[in-house]
Amino acid sequence: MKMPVEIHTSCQTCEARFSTVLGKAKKEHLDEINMEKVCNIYKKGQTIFHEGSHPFGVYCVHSGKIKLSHLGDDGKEQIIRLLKDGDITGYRALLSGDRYGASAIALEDTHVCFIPKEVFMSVLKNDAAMAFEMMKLLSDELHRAELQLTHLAQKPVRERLAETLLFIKETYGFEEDGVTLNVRFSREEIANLVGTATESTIRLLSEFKRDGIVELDGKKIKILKPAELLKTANLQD
Amino acid sequence: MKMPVEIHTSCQTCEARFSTVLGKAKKEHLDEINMEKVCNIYKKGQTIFHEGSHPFGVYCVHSGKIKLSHLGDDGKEQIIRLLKDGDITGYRALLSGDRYGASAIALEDTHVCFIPKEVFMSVLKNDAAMAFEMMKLLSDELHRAELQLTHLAQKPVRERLAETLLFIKETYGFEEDGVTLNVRFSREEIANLVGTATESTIRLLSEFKRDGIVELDGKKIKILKPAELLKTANLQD
DNA sequence: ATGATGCGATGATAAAAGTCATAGTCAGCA
DNA sequence: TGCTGACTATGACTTTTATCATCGCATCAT
Repeated sequence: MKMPVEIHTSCQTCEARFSTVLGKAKKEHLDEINMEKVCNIYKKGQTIFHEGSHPFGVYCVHSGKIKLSHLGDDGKEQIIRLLKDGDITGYRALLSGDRYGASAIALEDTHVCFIPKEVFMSVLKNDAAMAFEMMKLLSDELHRAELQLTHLAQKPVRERLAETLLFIKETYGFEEDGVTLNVRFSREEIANLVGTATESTIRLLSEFKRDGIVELDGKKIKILKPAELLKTANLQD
Repeated sequence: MKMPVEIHTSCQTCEARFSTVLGKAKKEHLDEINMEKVCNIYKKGQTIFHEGSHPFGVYCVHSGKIKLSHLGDDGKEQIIRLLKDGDITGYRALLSGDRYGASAIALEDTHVCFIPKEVFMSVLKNDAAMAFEMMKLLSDELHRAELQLTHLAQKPVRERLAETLLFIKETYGFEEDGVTLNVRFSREEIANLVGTATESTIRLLSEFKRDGIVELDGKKIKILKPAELLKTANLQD
């Protein structure tokens, strides 16, 4: 098994992009975290943590992209969250006192800092502002999940795919050209984000391409008509 | 518009069944909550709070049953949570600083205590144990939502209906006879819990009945073969 | 009683989505 | 150079699920 590369850059420069949660911590607590954390670089495709294993801390993304995915009962991947610079992950299982409910896998070479459980919990205990920020994060995630749940139950695949493309755009943004999604997903991964079969995703993407809404170039996806996509997604909220 | 009935029973007797979250509060904080809360009885069908409105506090269920439901973009109800004695609700929007993402509607005559925002937030701020319990609750809910999301994306309606029946059983339990679900849902509500069309739910329930798994008597549902139901739900986790 | 009304049930049909099979494309590599 | 394997694409077909229409059966207010 390939191991991540441990690196020794000082993370002081990281503070500028600290996650909302850690950003609320008092200076002293932040210093404590800085002292104790361990940073690593994971190559594309490497797993940061595995579904079903026990959490020993939380992970803060310094730079890179990560998918959180959960295996369905029949072994099919469902991607439940996407992480980007400044996001933290692993807190759900930690706070539930649970095992990980999903695996975290690097979508590209990703620099991640590990904060040991004891440090994180003690800071959380002594820093009400940070605790509130943590609750806000959890609440926001819960809200997102419940919205997605409704869409999954009620919307056709076509609308969900459009919504997913917009979601990817919101999360990772565009490249310098202002139209190409700044991430590479396989068609299967997009399908596992939408919650549909790979072939359906391919077919619908072809349709979007035919209608001039997107342009496809291998794994590069250009969004030519965001307004059309938004209309196709048929979102009210 | 019919208003809920305000009642003046002392809620000291309620402490025995206080929610996990409030149960963790220090004695003094609990007293403070007891002082400030306002209790009401909502008749079956009455709305405790409306999706889209602003939260002014949280609600604690003294006794009764509540559904939390969210309207999809095309106006179809999606039931996202079920509440029972001792549960609290309304915290998601409060902690996110959001409007309510769902409406809370009484499934039967329900006794609910309202805790004003300021009281709840101040207790939360000064009571780390309760804050942790709150985070645990949010994390558990998030986990549940993400599991459901995967099932919604990957499992056929038949399995989801079986799972939903088991979920109702877990939540509300049986009547004294040990087989009849202790709640009355319309077929449409079950469908909105499963995330499918009402007719599909009716058809599948008929099949379950034909196979001797359940017995139907109007809105009364008896689960005759829980093991069969579990097998039908095809759950791995 | 009576006629609404809502709900449950069921059949017929249509639409949506999944599955299976196959073929093309491309990058990496011996 | 040509092979290999992974990914994309597409057609044919099946299955699942939704939709539409109808009917029976309670309940309930008048």
